[in-house]
Amino acid sequence: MAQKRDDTRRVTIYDVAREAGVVASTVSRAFARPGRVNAVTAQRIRLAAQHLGYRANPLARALPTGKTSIIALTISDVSNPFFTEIIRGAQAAAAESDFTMMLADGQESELLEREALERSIPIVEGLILASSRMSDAALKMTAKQKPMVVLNRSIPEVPSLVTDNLSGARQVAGYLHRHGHRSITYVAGPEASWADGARWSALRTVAAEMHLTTKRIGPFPPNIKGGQLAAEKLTVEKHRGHPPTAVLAYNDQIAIGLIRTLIAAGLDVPGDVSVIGFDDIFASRLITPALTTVAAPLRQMGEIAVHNLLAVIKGAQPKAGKAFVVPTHLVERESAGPARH
Amino acid sequence: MAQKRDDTRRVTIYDVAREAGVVASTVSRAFARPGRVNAVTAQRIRLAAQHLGYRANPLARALPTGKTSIIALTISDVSNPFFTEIIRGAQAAAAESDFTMMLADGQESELLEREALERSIPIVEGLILASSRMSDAALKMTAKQKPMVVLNRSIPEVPSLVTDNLSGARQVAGYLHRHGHRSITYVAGPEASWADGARWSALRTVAAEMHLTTKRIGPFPPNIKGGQLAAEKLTVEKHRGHPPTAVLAYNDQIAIGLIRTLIAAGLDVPGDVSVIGFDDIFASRLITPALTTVAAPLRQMGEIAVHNLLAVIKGAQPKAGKAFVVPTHLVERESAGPARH
DNA sequence: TTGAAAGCGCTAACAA
DNA sequence: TTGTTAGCGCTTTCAA
Repeated sequence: MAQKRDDTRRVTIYDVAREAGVVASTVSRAFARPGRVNAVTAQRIRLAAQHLGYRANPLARALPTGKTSIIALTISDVSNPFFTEIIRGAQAAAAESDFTMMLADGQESELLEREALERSIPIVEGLILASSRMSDAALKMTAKQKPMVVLNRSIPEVPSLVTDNLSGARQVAGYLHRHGHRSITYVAGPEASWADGARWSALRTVAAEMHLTTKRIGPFPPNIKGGQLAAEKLTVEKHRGHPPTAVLAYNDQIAIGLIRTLIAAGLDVPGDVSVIGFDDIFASRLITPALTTVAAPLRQMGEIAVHNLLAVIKGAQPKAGKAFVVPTHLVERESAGPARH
Repeated sequence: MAQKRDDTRRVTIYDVAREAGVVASTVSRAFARPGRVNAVTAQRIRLAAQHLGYRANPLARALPTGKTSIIALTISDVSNPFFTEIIRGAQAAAAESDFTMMLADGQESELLEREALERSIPIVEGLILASSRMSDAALKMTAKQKPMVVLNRSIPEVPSLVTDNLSGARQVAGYLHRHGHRSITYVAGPEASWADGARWSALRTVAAEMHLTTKRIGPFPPNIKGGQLAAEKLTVEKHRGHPPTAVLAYNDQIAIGLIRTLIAAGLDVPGDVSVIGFDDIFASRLITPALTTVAAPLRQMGEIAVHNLLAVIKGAQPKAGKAFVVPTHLVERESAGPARH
């Protein structure tokens, strides 16, 4: 038999029923389907509940129905500021619909991400995976278990939300082209990142349109350290006679690490090399020179993801097929400018 | 009656029981108390479970026992990098004990924090509140509902974990004193922050010992913007003839905002004013001049918090009384130096 | 509109 | 060591 609950026993539906002079199922009904119970009885029940301080036990409710009112948001790395606005948007949207959001951190590891996911799957009603490091196949599998939407990833079979990398790249290339650059070096992020592939191929596409040449180095970890590594690689290449005049980094963190290391090595940014990032994280404004970068409405992405997810949880047909794309725009600050000649 | 589960019905304990030729309770026992079941039966059950792909339903388990294997970590602001290492330490420690961690963000709002808390309380076995903005009274109340430990806060009735602000302040004051400063201005953080009070009073205590004078301005929001505001206030004060030569900020974010604004206003850091922060967030290394700051083993704090919490969940007597204090040390970088005269 | 009753999947007394 | 049984708190069909 069940062991006793802690000191202060919870007040149950039965207590309310007794107090209101009805039977338990009526109380349940009064909350779930207010229309199907006499108005005055309903009122009596509500009063009794309030009087006793009744709070439904979500666990007990979840057992027969499967409805836990919890969704999970998995991100690839809590320390990446890229996610903070997404988290907030998602949390706000979830709370608005009386859903609790569990946040799980994958720490840039596919294994950890998968483990965190496994642990949360049985208790959530739906999943949002932001910048997942898992494979498409794995993602498709888990999408079969629970309603799910992915962010920064496009998978035909599951509702996807991505930023407009193509437009972002076009703006970058356009800007650089106008400023006299004729070649752009892309500093790649993690191979497991869908966005990395998307950004690189977007850059190549638009560069071709504008008759710019491209180069790619990487992959590098998507953090300051990665930028540092990239800068070292770049300075070596430079000595071999291939100094890039413009680089586009996978994300702002890499761009920041890059800039700092380049400057420490005696180069001028943007004088010697223009550096542009992706994401517009807060720190972009902080470094010197301030970072020119491609921004997206992250908070909204979080909100939209939750709205879409809740819709399918509530029975809507998941909108698979093409990903929903949110617009991007280039924030021009100081780290990019005219090409040296 | 319960409605049908999704397409693929879960495999239950009953399926395993049938397959293994035993009764359900035996299966349950085989997992919960392996010692209390015949070795070969246990083996047979394990095989059957594996064969059928049985996974216990945590919700169902939780209903009779109250054991959800979930703990909650509430932080005052996801965007504050101060928490990232705490989060990781906590998550790692939780996963190690097969617990899932729910992260809830309070967004620097007592209301939001409390709401997030309310939502998670019924489904978790324990709570960790990091830098809570709630009142001591409210905290004591919720501590009665579930096992709980607080971080960056000291409450006699609940297990508390704090950094050694006194030692940190002493190192700061000592450093500044050695470099010829005779007065320190403290730039305060949020009033709801316990650490703010602790840091300010620590500073006053040690300053008195060393015959330094102190001033305090604030409160300011604990972010870059707050630092900017503080700098504006400071520059005004300066014109009134009270230019501080040394300031200690509530946290690194304020310190960073401060430095940037001071420099933008034409002052030299540390030439005109030395600035020191608290926490040693990652960005401290990024700005110019690199920030001198008081560091603490944050990741460990997260781990210790979880260990302590799990201990009391498992029945240990909560160690109330004095807070457990983790050591701090001053990381000397470039933002502080000799006093101007 | 309400009540009776069965059941969600699991646990834990109690007997055997 | 194993089986029997009741029950965690809620939902939902079925009757009344």
